[in-house]
Amino acid sequence: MPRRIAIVEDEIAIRRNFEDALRRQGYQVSGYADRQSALDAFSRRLPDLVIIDVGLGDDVEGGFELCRELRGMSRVLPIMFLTARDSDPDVISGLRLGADDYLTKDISLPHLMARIVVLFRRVEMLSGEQSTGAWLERDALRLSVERMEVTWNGTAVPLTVTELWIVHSLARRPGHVRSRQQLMDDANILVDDQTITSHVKRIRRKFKAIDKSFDKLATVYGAGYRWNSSD
Amino acid sequence: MPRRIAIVEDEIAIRRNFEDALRRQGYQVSGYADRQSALDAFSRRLPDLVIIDVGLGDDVEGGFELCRELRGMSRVLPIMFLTARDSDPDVISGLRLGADDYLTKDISLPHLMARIVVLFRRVEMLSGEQSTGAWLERDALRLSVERMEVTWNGTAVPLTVTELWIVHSLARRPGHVRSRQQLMDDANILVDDQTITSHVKRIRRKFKAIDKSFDKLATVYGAGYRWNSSD
DNA sequence: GGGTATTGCCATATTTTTGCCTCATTCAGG
DNA sequence: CCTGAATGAGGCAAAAATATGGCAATACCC
Repeated sequence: MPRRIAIVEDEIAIRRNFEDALRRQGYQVSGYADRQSALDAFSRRLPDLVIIDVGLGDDVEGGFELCRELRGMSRVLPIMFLTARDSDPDVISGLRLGADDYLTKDISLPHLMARIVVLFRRVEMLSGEQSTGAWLERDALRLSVERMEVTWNGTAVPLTVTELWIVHSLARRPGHVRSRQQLMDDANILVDDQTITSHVKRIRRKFKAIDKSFDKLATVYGAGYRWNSSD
Repeated sequence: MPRRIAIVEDEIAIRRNFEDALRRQGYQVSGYADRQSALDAFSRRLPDLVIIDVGLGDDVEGGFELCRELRGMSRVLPIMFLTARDSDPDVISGLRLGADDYLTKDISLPHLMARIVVLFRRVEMLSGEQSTGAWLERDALRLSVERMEVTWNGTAVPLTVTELWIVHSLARRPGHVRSRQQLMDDANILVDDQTITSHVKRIRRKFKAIDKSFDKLATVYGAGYRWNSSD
């Protein structure tokens, strides 16, 4: 899913400028001209990053106020400030208030991108929200790579790492056939085709030990394996 | 425990300048004049933040090389670059390489402090230690990083710093598997995988000395360790 | 400076997992 | 319904990962 960036800036020219630049980089951008409309939008769903003009609205410190409010909504939401000059003394107050970085309005696109990438990178790494973080659920199957845990109808299936990757590879694409080669790639191993057959054998045995009638992991003669799923 | 900051800069005047400034702010600072001595020092224990001069040594890009090496050691270690001018085009390459921020050599102390505080704040927040002062409670475990105290069913467990960080890293995310590498990052050490195994061994021994049936710290074969918790 | 605690890692024992061999079955197509 | 190819079952030894006991090197503390 693309990262969603919100920019709150009342000078329409500048805002458009940033919006366009960021969109061209593949981000999903939404702009707001004032504090209130931004808050309204955020109350429903927070973006992944907010860029705020310090001197928002009439108030010289309108941006700070918004920053404070956003910090109240989320302590981890990345916030960047936009200031006229780098040396702006407000910058420090902004950072202390909870912002993560500040940009000057004339920042070059490469610089802007670099800073955004850095911020996202850190958020990702530290929050550990790898793409594998969520639970994969199919029928009675529930699988989490992060927790290295698989359950069938609620009872745990004691799969090994390799087995888990194979199940994951199959179950994430219900109905699609995965060749033995593809399964090797997903499990990050390089072995004989026959070995994959062995792994599947063990996987089935483990599932059947729990559910005698387990039949989700189907063989597609001459092609590979497939996860049969109704949902 | 005070944050430990390392600064790698060959111009002694500038280095002293930063060292003094940071020390006055209560940080534990250590300076290095060249890449090698910094690496030697870091090989055992990583600081909490590294500030690197881009133009380190004769090589114009000496700092980048060091950054790359450090990133290899730890993917989360905060790194800041020091450049002559803000507009330095190298800045971007630096950020892409894994740095988190860059400073100009003539940065004012308040600005410097603000940036450092911001970086530390984010690391702290995202790494979940809402405030290391808080007590982490899971099952019969009660742990405080700040107070360096751990109890199991009320009786104190005499863990060492490293051991405590490992337990903290695991217990914070019950059910989630942490790889040995991740544990190293959390404990801020750079060692052999085997050494993590050793630490776990000692941790278990200490817990079992108190509770013969202790089994919360489970090993996940091929993946790492996990804190099994009911709550 | 001497004693103690901590830490990293080695060698060795254990435990788990994995790869693949053999033989029985099944399958697609004549 | 026969046949070569593909797949399943059982089994096993090799490989990989982990547990343990030790020990030397540091770091730490009076």
